Amino acid sequence: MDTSQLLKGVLDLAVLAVLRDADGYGYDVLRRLRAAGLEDVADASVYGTLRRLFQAGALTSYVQPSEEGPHRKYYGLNKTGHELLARSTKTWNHFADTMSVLLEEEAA
Amino acid sequence: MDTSQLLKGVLDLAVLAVLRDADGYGYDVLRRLRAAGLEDVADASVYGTLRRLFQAGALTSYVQPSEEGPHRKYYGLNKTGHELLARSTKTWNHFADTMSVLLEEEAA
DNA sequence: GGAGACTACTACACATTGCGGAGTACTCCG
DNA sequence: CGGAGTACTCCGCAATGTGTAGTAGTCTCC
Repeated sequence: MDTSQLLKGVLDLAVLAVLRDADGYGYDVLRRLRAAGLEDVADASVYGTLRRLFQAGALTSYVQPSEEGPHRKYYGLNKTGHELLARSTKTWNHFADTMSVLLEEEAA
Repeated sequence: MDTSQLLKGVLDLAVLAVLRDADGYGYDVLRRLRAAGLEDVADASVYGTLRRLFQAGALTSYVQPSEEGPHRKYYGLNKTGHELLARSTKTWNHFADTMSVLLEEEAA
């Protein structure tokens, strides 16, 4: 039901993942995440996560004006960000595998 | 690194899963989880989760004395617990699949 | 030109939940 | 008796996602 708790600690990873291919600004990252299936992500969570990752030194940031609305604050992965993404992905995969085994045991 | 955040919302599921096959008491559930690969789970988290699930009406509970130490508080799944387990498993699988796609995109 | 929708971001207070540490208490062994 | 292992409780903390409110820009439609 409540996917919000599942996101804990994983939103970082998801945000890094959608920024891997191309820089993006908050509102855009939000749309990418929702399009990817994370439909219940709240906007404040995304903005907060971007700020946190930036402060942690994983993202670059630059502001660009837009002609379709307010200015946009773009974020992109730097070296630290890529490393973090790689590490977090491994951690996640390991964790997901563990859960998988736990849940499937005795299912047969 | 820090798997503690990944556990958020998933520990409930993991606890339900290890109780699916047989009733268990806190200390035992802790060992089962660690044996299953969740080695960093803290004991307080498990006891807390058991209490929460019990209060939520998903578990039955009964105390049994032990000859190898203090009394043991056993917990077991009731109907609500089994339903919760089934529902949470589905939610988790869906979520894990979504993340999987997100992480593998462009990997090729 | 004003209302409303969509875009885009910030700030703050809050709820959930896992963790650490301290404390209690029982059994067994040396 | 002291220490280890077992078994549980309580309390306060920290991390993080959410809701709400607020600011502000563009565009459309009546």
